[in-house]
Amino acid sequence: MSVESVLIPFKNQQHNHESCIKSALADAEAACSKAGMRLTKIRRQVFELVWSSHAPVKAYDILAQLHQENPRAAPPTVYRALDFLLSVGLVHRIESLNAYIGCGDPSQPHIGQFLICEACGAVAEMNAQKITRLLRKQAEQLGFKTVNQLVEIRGLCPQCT
Amino acid sequence: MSVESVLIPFKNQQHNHESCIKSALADAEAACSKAGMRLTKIRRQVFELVWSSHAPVKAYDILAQLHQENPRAAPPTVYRALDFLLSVGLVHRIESLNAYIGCGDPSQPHIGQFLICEACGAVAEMNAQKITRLLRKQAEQLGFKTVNQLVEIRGLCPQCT
DNA sequence: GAACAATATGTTATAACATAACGTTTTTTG
DNA sequence: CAAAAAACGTTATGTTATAACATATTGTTC
Ligand SMILES: [Zn+2]
Ligand SMILES: [Zn+2]
Ligand SMILES: [Zn+2]
Ligand SMILES: [Zn+2]
Repeated sequence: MSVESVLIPFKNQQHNHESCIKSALADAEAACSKAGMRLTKIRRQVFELVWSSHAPVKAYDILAQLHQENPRAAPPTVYRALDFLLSVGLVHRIESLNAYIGCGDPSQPHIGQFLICEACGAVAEMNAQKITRLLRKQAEQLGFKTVNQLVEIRGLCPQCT
Repeated sequence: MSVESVLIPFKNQQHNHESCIKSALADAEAACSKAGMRLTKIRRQVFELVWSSHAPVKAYDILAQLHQENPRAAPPTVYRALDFLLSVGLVHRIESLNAYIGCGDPSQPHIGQFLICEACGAVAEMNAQKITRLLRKQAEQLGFKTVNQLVEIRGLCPQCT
């Protein structure tokens, strides 16, 4: 697997996560600006909360955090912001967890393949063309035209093995 | 892809679905008997409702149907039956739809890879070792130990293309 | 900068999906 | 049959997500 296909590797606990967040925010500004979309205060807050760790975050947990700064926030507040971030490709939804995680490379919209640690909750993101192509090819052999793909792999990350 | 890896192909509308159900029921009896588990009346009813088509079925839809024969059914009635059927490997859960579908080959427990038609809702099931192995291998290269895999491919089935 | 349109957010309510907890019935086993 | 285990009934509640409509903010045109 080429290194390019790893969008977010598993990080050690000591890594400087502030710099992850800072870099993600810069990417988000760039992506929104490029798309002519507005990264409003609420959207930015939700984005930062999604990026608060490398584990997926749940909508109602985001809401609880958001309440600290914005007592008027309600479920639609969060879901609208998440829908926006999803549409711009800044976050991904982990279907098997009903949770959301920051995208490792919003510069190129993609679907992503996720490795989910069942012990610590950490998630790594890949975008391996080899997988994408094989899935598409296998589907084709059944006469199926692929629109998009969902790949979520559960197991144990390097730290937890 | 070997034909063996296709557990449920896309069927045409004219196929005899009664025979699908009949065959699935026979498989279910066999699987339960082999596992020393009981396919009770409720479990069988839920199983038949899951098999009512080749599209995934939602828990509360099952509940509504079940009510016709069993007015006392409540959400736990359905979820218990589904949990049982999942544990025995008779049905699969489609995570991206919060819905359930009959397994194409309960004789060998497996996870399955699903092709979901966005037009008609039909689902085909594969169990392609090639995919399973590639995903495992790619994960391994990130130091990740795979426990299980979720693959759901969205697109258009042969009839809807 | 006033008028208007478009976008974003507030607000209330409810829909949709799932489980906890505990009591009763049915089945199995000794 | 008695005891234990499994399945089911029942009530309540937890969790996830959206509908519908009001208000506020931002961008555009004149
Ligand atoms: Zn980090
Ligand atoms: Zn881990
Ligand atoms: Zn059929
Ligand atoms: Zn179709």
